[in-house]
Parts: sequence; C-alpha cells; structure tokens
Amino acid sequence: MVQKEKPPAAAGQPRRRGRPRAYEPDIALGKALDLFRTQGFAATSLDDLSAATGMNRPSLYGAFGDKRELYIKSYQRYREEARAAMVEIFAKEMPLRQRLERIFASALNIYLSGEKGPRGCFTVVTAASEAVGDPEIRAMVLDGLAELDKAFANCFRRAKEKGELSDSADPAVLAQLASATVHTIAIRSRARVPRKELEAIVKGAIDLMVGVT
Amino acid sequence: MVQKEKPPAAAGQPRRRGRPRAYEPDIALGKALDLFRTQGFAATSLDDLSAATGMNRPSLYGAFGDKRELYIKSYQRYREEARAAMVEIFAKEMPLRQRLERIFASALNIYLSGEKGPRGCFTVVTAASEAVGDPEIRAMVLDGLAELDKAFANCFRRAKEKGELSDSADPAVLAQLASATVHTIAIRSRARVPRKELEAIVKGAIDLMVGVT
DNA sequence: TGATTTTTGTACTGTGTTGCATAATATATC
DNA sequence: GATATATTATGCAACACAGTACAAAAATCA
Repeated sequence: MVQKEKPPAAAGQPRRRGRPRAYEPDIALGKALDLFRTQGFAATSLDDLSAATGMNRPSLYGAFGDKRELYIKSYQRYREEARAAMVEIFAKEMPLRQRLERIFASALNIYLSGEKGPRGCFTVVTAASEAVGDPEIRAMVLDGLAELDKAFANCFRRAKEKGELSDSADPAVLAQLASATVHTIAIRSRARVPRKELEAIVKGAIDLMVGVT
Repeated sequence: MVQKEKPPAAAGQPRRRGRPRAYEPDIALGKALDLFRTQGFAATSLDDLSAATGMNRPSLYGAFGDKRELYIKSYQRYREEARAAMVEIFAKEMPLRQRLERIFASALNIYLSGEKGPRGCFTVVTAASEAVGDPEIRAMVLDGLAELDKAFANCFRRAKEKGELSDSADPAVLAQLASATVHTIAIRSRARVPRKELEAIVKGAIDLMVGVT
C-alpha cells in the first residue's frame, strides 16, 4: 500500500497543510490507465484499481471521483500521452514516407507495450465498450477519432503541396485510409497478431498511400 | 417470461419425452447475441440475459452452459450469420467494384442495425475486451480476422486473374486494406458516426482499391 | 391411472461490488 | 504545545452477481 517513501523534499515551496499524500496522483492515474486499457471498464473493479495504484478506496474517490470519472480521466491521460508521442513527428519537416513510417512505428509501440501482453488502442477499446451507452464517453471517442483523421489529413495535404503526391490524390481519403490502418493494427494487436505481421500491414499501406504500387 | 404460446405442432415427428420447452434455443441465442454485442461480456448480467431470452437461469444453464459458454456460442452464431450474409456475394460472378460495394454495404447493414443504436462488429468488440485475457476466445477472434482477410484476398486474386487489376497489384495487401476499412467502419459505427460518413469512407477505399485514383 | 422424464420457477448461498462513514494519523499554523 | 486541516486506514451497508438445489409442472409411456 505504499507508493513512495520520502516526502517530495521541497519540490514546490508552499507545502500543503494537512497530512501529506502517500501517493503521487500522476503515477496513480497511469496505473489506473494501464488496468482500464487491458481489462476495460466493466471488468476492472475498484479493488483492482486500489491494489494497482496503492491508494485505498476513499483516497481514490477523493482524488479522482467515482469509477466512471476515473475512467474518463484515464482516457484523457491516454490521449495526452499518445498526442505527445506523435506531435513531434507530425510537426517536423520530413518526407511523407518517413513521416508515415514514424507515426505507425509510434502507434505500434503504444499498442504492443504492456507487461502482460499487448493492449491495443484505448480509443478503440472504449469505442467497443462504453461508447455505445454513455454519450459523454462517446463524444470523447468521437473526438479522438477525429483528431487522428485531421492529423493525417494535414499530413497528406502538406505532402501534396510539396509535390510528393499526385494531383488527383485526395488528402481526406488518404487520411481515412491511414486511420483505418491504425485501427486495424490496434484490433489485431489485441488478438496477439505478431509484430512482424502488423509491420507488414503497415508497410503495404504506406506503399499504397505514397503511390509506389 | 413466455417466448411462445403454441407447441411446434409436429415439426419433427419424434416428440420428446418430458415437459416441453417454453423457448426456442435459436431465438434465445439470438437475443443473447444481441445483448453481448451491444454491452460486451462483463457488462451483461445473467439477469439481463434471462430477461432478454425469456428463459430463467437454470434453463439457460441447461441449454447453453455458463455465461462464458453462452458468449462463445453467441459469437459462433454471429460468425455464421455474417458468413451467410457475405458468402453469396463472394461466390457469385461479378465485377470487382460491384462485389466490393456489396460486401461493404452488407457489413454496414450488420454494424448499423440494432434497436438502440448501432452495435458494430462482434469480432471487433470481442477483440477489444475478452480477447486479451482468454486464449480460447482470442483464438476465435484471430480466426474471424483471418477469415475476412482470406475472403478479400481471394476476391482480389480472382480480379487480378481476370485483368481487373494491374500486374503490380498485391492481392494480400489489398485484402488487408479492405479488412482495415471494415474494421474502421466497425469502430466508428459504435461511436455513432453517421451512415453517410461511413459510406464516404467505403467509397474512398473502393476507389483506391480498384485503382481509379 | 400411475410411473417416468424433462423442464420450469423459486429461492437460496456465497461471493464480489460500489460507495461511504468514521476514526486514526500526520502535517502546518498559531 | 494546541488547534486546524488534509489524508489514510478500517470497515461497513446495501446491493448485484453467478451458479445451484429443489420442488412443482407438464408432457410421454405403460
């Protein structure tokens, strides 16, 4: 039940008033995210979360609210992490093919990581479970899907402007194809399709998108 | 709690011995499938299943075994239904574009049907939930993914033989792209992306696959 | 009519679950 | 050192859940 031993040792000056926390909220949220990503909302109990975070139930409620709120905050955290892993690749100047290779490589790393096997994409997992019954969560998923579409569309639009794509190429269509590729490897990764096969799918899709076929 | 009123009226001659069943196993399995498809395994209780099937718990156990077995049988039923809806389109002779259009239209019908909103693809739902933790279920999902890949690959291979595709086209890569398109519309449908948008994605993908770009 | 067989309906057991109430604990301020 | 404040730890109450035991019911067979 102990997450850390020492006090933060004057990280920020204005020390808080009461009994100090025995956990770091950021770390705890990361652990909760791990659990939700692998097991989903319904299959994850508060006891699981309590054990994984090192926080007992009242502390969980105090810090994050009830189970659903914790799930939502976990999902937001996931989105931030995924965005952080991708944003540089989308921003930096580089050839289209290289950019796509790096984006998909980053996605594969996210989807295949996990101590007890691959966990896929949390957006896809959420779409496949809570999104049907919970409008607020569904809106977040929709936003997640749209964000990826837009990033890809932007990427193809710039490539077209630079003459890397033919005039007839439609950035929006290519973007949906790229998103579809992300979704298919997310799903397959959870079925434990080996990394090599996923990389082959990615390579085939990239070849097609940059028009090498 | 009543599923039917009349006895089957000599459907098969050899009338069974004891008290007659108050339900039809096929109908009940269909109802169970409906529930599992929308809510997933963990979020569906035996009370839900009992209410939906019109069978009380002991009858459920007698007919299908425990909850997990019922889920597996539901998934098998789903696969059979999906196969039945597609097999004719895959088998019959027709131009590649038309075949793809029909397959995707059929998929959309399956994914968007449902009284309380779209339910997506049960293979994808299962991949996103139970597949990680249950090897047997994971194997079924893997098989489901492979079956679709193979059907598409076969479809593109035949088209290539008929000269509908360029010599450089790779049926396996095109098949994975087609499967990816199926997966992406399955996911998006659960986030309630409107049918029009899904149809646009399908159209873009088909154009790309038959090489109109 | 009575025995046999199969299924139904009810009720029960034991366990897991969420969320909260309460008291103990540890720190800052006065 | 006393008080206020924030957090922890224990545990509880209410409920949901999966699975099963058992008797009543409805049919066939003799």
